[in-house]
Amino acid sequence: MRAMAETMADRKKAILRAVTDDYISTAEPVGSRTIARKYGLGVSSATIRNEMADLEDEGYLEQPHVSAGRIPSDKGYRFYVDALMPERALTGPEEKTIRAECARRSDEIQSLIRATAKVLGELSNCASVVIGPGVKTAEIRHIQLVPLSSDSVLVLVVTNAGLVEHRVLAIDHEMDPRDLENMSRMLNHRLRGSSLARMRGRVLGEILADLNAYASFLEEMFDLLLSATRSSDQDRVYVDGLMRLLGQPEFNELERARPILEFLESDDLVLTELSGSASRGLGGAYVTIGSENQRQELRECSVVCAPYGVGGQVVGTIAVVGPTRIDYSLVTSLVEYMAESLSDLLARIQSAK
Amino acid sequence: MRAMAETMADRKKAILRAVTDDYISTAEPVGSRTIARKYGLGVSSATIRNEMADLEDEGYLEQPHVSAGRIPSDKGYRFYVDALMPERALTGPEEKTIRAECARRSDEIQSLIRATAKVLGELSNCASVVIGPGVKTAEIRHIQLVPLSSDSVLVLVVTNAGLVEHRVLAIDHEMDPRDLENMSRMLNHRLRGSSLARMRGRVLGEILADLNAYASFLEEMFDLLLSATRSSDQDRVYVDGLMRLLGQPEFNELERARPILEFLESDDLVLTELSGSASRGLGGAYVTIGSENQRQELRECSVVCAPYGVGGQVVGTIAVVGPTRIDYSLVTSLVEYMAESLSDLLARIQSAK
DNA sequence: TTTAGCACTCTGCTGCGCCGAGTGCTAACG
DNA sequence: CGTTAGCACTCGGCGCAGCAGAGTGCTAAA
Repeated sequence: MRAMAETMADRKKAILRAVTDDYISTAEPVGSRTIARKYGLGVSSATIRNEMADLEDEGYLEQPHVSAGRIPSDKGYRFYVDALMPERALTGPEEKTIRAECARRSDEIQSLIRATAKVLGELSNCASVVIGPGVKTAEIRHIQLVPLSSDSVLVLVVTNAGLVEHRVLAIDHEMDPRDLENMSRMLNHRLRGSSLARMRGRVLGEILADLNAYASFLEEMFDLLLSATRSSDQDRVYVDGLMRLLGQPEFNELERARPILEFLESDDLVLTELSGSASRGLGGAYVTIGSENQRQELRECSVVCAPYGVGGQVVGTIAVVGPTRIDYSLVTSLVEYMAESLSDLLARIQSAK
Repeated sequence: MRAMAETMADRKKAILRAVTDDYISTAEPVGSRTIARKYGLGVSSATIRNEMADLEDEGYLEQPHVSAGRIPSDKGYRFYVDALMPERALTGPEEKTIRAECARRSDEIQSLIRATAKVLGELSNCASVVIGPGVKTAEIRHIQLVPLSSDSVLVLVVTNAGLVEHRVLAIDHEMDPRDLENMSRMLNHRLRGSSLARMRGRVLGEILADLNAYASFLEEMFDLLLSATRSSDQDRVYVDGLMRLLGQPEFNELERARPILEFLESDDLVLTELSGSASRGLGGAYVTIGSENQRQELRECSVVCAPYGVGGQVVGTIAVVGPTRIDYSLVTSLVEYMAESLSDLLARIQSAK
């Protein structure tokens, strides 16, 4: 791909860039005359026609039908993203919107995530997805048992991403608050820096040995925590701006948009699809174009996603989903900026603890 | 309206019922011949034509155009709902789905709410909305301060609806865990049974007097709690099945569906619109038909909603939004049943504490 | 009061022809 | 040899006419 960036003639690149830019902003197939008129390349439309025919042969452009202009193919977009796309800095108002909206809500992580999804959707004019931090694999910063009443105890887990998870545990017989306090201290000592997922096994055995007076209570507690975290995974998904997709011309025919929207509405599918991106590491956005997507439903979409995290560790992902004609330049900057900003906010939340 | 139920001739009622039933299930304007054939009223289509003309004069039916069949007007639906609609018990599979899905998730209230919205949407084949319990006006069952680290304290509020709200409060100088324990006890004593909304004023003054060594800390804590609850209000809204609306024939033209979907996607609007229904008290569903809706966006929709709660107190609302052609009989039962079931689950959660 | 019959109306569909946009090809030009 | 002008060709979108079907309202008879 990169090699081609070197080998393709400059004029061809310019034409491919012009076609892509124009199509991104107008959603209309673009003809040779338009290119010659709007983008001063100093050559006539006939020349451009020839080049466009070449570009089509090479698979960068395609024609919806013979007497229409050209539109970029997935391969064309890929080349555009890798080699042609202009660097786009966010404008003042955009940055301001992000800052304002996120700062206002940063007191509580759920609100922050929700606000992030909303702002991202608004600014990109597409659907947005945010995967919030999970509790399963996150590093435990604090774990505590709080006596609620004579027959229930609140189990509290605070992770390094600032996520506070709680579960209420019914108990048979009243427990001394001091015992709970002791257990909390012990649990903290053993589990801080570890994760719930890694907890089973060695650590669990040690804890039970230390606190074997309360073994059955603890067993129950861990089961509750683990089962709860399993089921609450889809609660990590926040989707916003679905309707904006319907505003895009390519989705005017409902039947084209339907499968995509249904996919995005199903939290668990979205979660599994996007959680793969976590492995790619922090910093930078990843673009997946049309047919590059694994899932059938997304074959007519592009996805721009970026993981965010704390302490160099990925805890979640944000993403924008739009037609392949999406404004890659803008959306990439946007997603990168917001992932960074989210990481920053989490770091600040974390350091406050 | 009720009076009319008495005065309308039985045959006319039967015809109105037939037209409405048929239109609800087919979404096609229904003609006199159809009625005569499918619903054995023992009269010819001509007779039915006459009656239908009358019903149209009286405003219960309308004609999309002269050579089409009739469809119920909003007034017609209203009469149907008030006087004609068949009682519909939920089928075994339906009840089973509800139970299974809700029970599986009832360990944590957020999950429960989300699952409720999902199931409600699926079974009604419409969009569903669930307003979760809020923390502002709810009765406080437990309030506690948990020391997290040397410079932060976790404030925990458990309401009578089983909702657990938490906020992390940054502090200037370390506080003795025993002091926090004392404060927790005092706060519990003063606030249990009250609500955050009513907290300002008298109670607050007393507390500050009692604990005036920590006045500034407490002030800050209350501010945080109140501001947080204000901003987290829209986090109470769960919407599901938006896409199902697009499956309804009346919303095939995107432009008709758009404003509705956009309205439903905006959590705060939905919240204010539905929270009014809370005042109508527990038990039973409320139907709002087409033009009866205050909001312009919902003028082509019907909304079936029911509040749920604990201890006789309303804490939230569930609702189904669909075209005016919605299956009132099914949806009403569904909404009533689920509101009840939600109330039961909350009561169980509560009693466990 | 009900029914049969009939003329009438209106929508949705289909087929036709036209327009315009854009191409590919060819031939000429520098 | 690359570039350009000219031209024939293709094809989708649009408007229009005509047809079929569904359903009504009206009238007259039972």
